[in-house]
Amino acid sequence: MARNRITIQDVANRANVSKSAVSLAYNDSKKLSEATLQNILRAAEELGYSQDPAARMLRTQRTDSLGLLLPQQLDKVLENPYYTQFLQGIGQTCQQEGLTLLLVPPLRGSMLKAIPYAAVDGFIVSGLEYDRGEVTALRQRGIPFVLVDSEWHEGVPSVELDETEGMRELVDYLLRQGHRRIAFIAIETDTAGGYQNWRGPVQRRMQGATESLAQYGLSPESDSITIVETPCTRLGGVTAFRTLWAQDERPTAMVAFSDIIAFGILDAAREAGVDVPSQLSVSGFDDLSEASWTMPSLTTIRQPIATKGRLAAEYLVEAITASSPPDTTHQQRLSTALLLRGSTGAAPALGPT
Amino acid sequence: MARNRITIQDVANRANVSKSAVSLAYNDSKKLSEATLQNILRAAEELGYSQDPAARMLRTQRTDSLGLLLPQQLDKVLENPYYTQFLQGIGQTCQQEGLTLLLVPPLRGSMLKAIPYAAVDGFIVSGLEYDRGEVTALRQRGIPFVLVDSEWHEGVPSVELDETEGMRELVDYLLRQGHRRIAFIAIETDTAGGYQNWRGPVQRRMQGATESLAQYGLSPESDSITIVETPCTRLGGVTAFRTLWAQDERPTAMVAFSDIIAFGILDAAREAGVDVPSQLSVSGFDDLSEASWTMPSLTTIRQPIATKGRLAAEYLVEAITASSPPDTTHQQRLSTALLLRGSTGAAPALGPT
DNA sequence: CTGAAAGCGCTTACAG
DNA sequence: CTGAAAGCGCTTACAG
Repeated sequence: MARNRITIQDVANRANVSKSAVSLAYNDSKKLSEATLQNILRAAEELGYSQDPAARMLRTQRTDSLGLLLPQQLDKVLENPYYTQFLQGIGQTCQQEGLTLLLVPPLRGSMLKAIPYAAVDGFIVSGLEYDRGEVTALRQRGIPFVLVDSEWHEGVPSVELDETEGMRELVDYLLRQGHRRIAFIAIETDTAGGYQNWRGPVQRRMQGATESLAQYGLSPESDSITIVETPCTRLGGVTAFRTLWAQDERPTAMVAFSDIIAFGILDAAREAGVDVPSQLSVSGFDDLSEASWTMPSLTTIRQPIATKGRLAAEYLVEAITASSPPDTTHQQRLSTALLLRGSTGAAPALGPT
Repeated sequence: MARNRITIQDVANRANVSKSAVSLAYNDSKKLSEATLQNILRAAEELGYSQDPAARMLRTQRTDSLGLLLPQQLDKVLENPYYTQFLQGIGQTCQQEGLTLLLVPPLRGSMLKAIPYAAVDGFIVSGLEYDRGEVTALRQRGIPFVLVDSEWHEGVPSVELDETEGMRELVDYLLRQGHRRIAFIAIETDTAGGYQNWRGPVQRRMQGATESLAQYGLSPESDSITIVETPCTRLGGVTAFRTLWAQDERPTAMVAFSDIIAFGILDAAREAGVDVPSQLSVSGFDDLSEASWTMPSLTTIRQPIATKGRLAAEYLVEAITASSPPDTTHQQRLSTALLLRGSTGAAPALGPT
């Protein structure tokens, strides 16, 4: 298993041709006579020659692979089925274009540090909630990139979601159902200073909620409204439920910013003997497939996860292929849809409206 | 977004130092005086310099990434939650070692073609049921690799599973429960000529079944035993159920070679109004987390999926780091466990034994 | 149809 | 502590 030391030169020598001819045999064999080609291939075979991808990349300035820059460790990220679907979408494009996909988790805890080392033609940046220099580093890297589920940046390509609108619809519905004590369970980011300092998806989701609350004379600051942050995992949902249920004023509705969190809330509610939705309404965000099987099934805001991945990758491919920078920044916006299912209903004290 | 043309030479010029000094600044900054270092970093910053990963790889003969060679398109592969868990396991090791993970699906339909192009330090090869030259190509590539869920090869490192044993236990149990009309629903490979020509995991699983059947004077050739092949998807399970249920002699037990297939069988059985397990026993293989939530919960053979990924990656890292080829071929064998749950029971005609 | 030459951008001994 | 030189292995014009 020792490193292969056979180079194109060795093959050329053995076949009595130039290095160029050997290169042609692999990259543009039509330009060679059949005899020469066979001769070269035989020599390569006998020697056990294999091209060096790094040398090829350096020379061609092409890696034929896309990078997915991730906000967390690989195993953490994959705990959320969200990423499986997202990867599927990216995978469709990669397949079509014959590209490989490099998964790039933070290096020594930092997304920033991972950026210079990845041999890719472009990056899909996922979950960059809060820019700490990553965008600058990406620009400096000099290859195209697309932001997904990230803070919005002027002039930076991205795939966006109509999440504000989706959240507004959901909260509208809950308010109409008589809910006033509402808890928002947001995805934990390491922003300090509470929800006013949020950015990216959580900010936009809270924004929708805020707009909706305002119509009923409420705000995130109101006594009846609670905001908590929790890790984006099932366990995060369990924890959040327990915290909230231990309060004096229990909420009648819990609005989770992610399905996986909502699943955890459902688990913890069942364990605590709390009936959903008669005692507590619970909603999620994403519409993972599991959301329709839970007991009760989960009210949620659907987003086209795989499509998001596919579009991000398609844009990247476009930008990589383009000879010059596109004159117009690509900022796609995808719509969401409110799905009312079994986990939400009228607020306990009021009965159905 | 034009390609970055600033090289280490430009930075060196601007900082009035040699290229070596600039390289040192990034790779071994202790060897530089504080003043020089700052000087270089400032110049790099001003110029917007970014290292070229390909050049670095070529020079160092290191990519710091692992390749996962996949048997199918990325989006197909990720349809099976099996791979999510497997990736998590690999991810743990990558994280620990500061490695990235390159997903390498077949190139133009061929695993073989993808092998020479991936810039990786080693390959984890998944689901190479039937070798068509891949092993030779991998050897030729001159970098370490580990086979997982693949045909066994003399002298080739692999992570194996005690699947024969697991299957034997399962079929024993079914036979004791009075089942005689048993259908085996295998994962489709493109081997011609029926089960005798199978290799790799399906062969080993069928082997266990065969051994067990023999004790009751049965064999895969017996009239009461059916073998079908189906794609390893939920839909594959649905199709298999329908085919089998349309036969004159319906089986009383369906033994799927994968949980995801078993889920499809359960779906189709419910749809057909067939009660599991009173009319039909169904079993899977894998123990995906969903297996304990299905209705009824699924009897299956547990395998340590994430562990398999982690070990494969660990071995690879070892082999990459080792100065010389390991004197002993690494062929790990992991055990399986039969989990009896709600989807299996006594054969209909006989009642409980 | 084939070959000689240049160069992709970096790191690593080596010399000072 | 710093610099000049060599070379990693390939592809791409260019000339013939």
